[in-house]
Amino acid sequence: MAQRHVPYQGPSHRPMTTAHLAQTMTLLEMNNHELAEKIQRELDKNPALEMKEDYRCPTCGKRLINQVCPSCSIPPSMDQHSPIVFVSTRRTNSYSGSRSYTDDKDSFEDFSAEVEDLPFFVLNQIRTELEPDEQLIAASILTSLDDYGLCPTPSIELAVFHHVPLSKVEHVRSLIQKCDPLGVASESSQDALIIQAISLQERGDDIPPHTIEALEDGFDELSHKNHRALAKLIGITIKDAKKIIHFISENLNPFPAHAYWGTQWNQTDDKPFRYQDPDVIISYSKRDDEPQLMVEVLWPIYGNLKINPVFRKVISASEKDKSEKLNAEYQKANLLIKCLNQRNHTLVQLMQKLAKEQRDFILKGDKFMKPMTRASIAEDLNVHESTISRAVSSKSVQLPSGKIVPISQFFDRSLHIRTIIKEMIANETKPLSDTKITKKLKEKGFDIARRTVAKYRSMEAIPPTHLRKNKSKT
DNA sequence: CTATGGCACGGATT
DNA sequence: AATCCGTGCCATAG
Repeated sequence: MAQRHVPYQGPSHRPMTTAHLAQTMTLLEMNNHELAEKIQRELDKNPALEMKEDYRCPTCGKRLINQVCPSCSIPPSMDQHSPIVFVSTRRTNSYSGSRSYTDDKDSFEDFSAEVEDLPFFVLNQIRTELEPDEQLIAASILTSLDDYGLCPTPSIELAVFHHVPLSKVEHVRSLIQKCDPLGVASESSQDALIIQAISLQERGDDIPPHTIEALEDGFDELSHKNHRALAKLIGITIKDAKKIIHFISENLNPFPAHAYWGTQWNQTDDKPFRYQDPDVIISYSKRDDEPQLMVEVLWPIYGNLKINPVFRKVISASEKDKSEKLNAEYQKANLLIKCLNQRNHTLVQLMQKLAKEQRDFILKGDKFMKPMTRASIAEDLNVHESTISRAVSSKSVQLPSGKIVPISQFFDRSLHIRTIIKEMIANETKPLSDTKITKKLKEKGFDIARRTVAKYRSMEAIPPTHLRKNKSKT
C-alpha cells in the first residue's frame, strides 16, 4: 500500500466536484437510520430516482447470493486475520420511514422510558436473526419477563400458546439468553447462571473447574452455600467448592435484569437507555479452529437505488425549458447514487481495517483492545482524518457477542487499562489503594498517574478503597 | 498522615 | 477551532 504522509485531497486526485465531496461528507456522517430517512425523502421528491426491490449488490449491481455480493466482499485470503467485509442487505428494523421518529418522537420516548426498556433492548439485538414467526415468540417471551429478567413460563406453555413445536420455542429462548444481560429470559435463576458460566468459559475466562456441574446438579447446596454438601456431591475438595461459590457470587448474576446492560450508551449521558440499530454487524464462522470474522456493512434500505430508466427518454422528449429542470434532477439523482457508493466504499475500507487490527478485541473482549487513533487509520487508508471521523461518528456496530457498541469505542484509549484495573480489583484479596494499583500497573508496563487510576475507577463505578470489602480468598 | 475527589491546565485528538 | 483526556495541585475526609 502506497503511503502518503501528507494527506491530500483534491480534484486532480479523484475527479470529484465540490458538490460530490460535500454530499459524500454529509452522507458519511449519517448512520443507517438517518440515511434511510434521507433516501426516502429524496425518493419522494426526485422522480429520477427509483428504488428497485430486488436483491442486488448496492455497490456493483450483481445479484446477491445469500444476501452477500460475490464480488464486492473482500475475498478471504490465506491470512486468517483478514476479515471478510461486505455490504449486506440484511434487514434491520429501522427501515426508510416505516418507523418515523419525527412524527411520534415524544410518544415513542415516553413509551420506552416508562415501560421497562429491557425487552426492547434484548429484542432489538436479535431481531435480525429471527424469522417473522420466531419474532413473535421472542416478543411474547420478552414481554412476560419478570422484574428479575427471568421468564418463568415454561417453554411448553409458550409452545402450546403459539401452536409451534417446543423445539422452536427453545431455540428462540436460547438465542435470547445469549443476549446482553446474559441469561435473560431464562426459566429460572439456575438456568441463567448456567448460561452465564458457559459463556464466560467460551469467552476464555478462567472459571473454576466443575462450576457448571455444580450449578446443574448442586444448585440447592450452592444457594445455601453449603460447601461440604456440594463438595461431596460433585466429588471435589471443600476448598474447590468454596472457590466455586465465591466465583459465582462475584461474577455471575442470578437476576439478569439487575446486571448492567447497555452500559456503553448509558455512561455518557444520563438519559435512559435508547436502543439504536447497528450500522455494521460483525460475526464469525469457525473455519478450522480459527474463527473467520465476517463484517457486514448494512445497507439502509431494502432495495437498490437506481436512475429511473424512462426518465432519460422523458428528458430528451420534452421541451427545452422543461428538460433543463429535469436534467438537474437527473444529475442530482446520479450524484446521490455515486455518493452512496462512495460512502459504502469508505465504510467497508474502514471496517476492514478495524476488524483486522482489533480482532482480539472483537473476539475476546475489552481486555484485548488495542489503543488506536483515527488519524493512524486515516493515514493507512490514504484518506483525510476528518473522513474517518465522520465515518465513525454516530454509528454503532454489533459484535459477535450481541453487544451493540458505538464504533468510536474502537478508538477508546483507556478501555484496555480500565478492564485490567477492573480485573485487578476483582481479584484483589485486600482492597488495593489507587497508589498500589498504579504501582502494579507500572510493573506491567502501563505508565499512568495515580490520579488517572482514580478516574478510571470511578468510570467503572468501583467504590474507593475503604468502601470495598475484604474478599476472603480461600 | 494517607487516600480521594474537585478544579483546572496543557497537550493530544478530532 | 473545539473537544477530550491525562495529570498536577490542593482541599477535605477518614
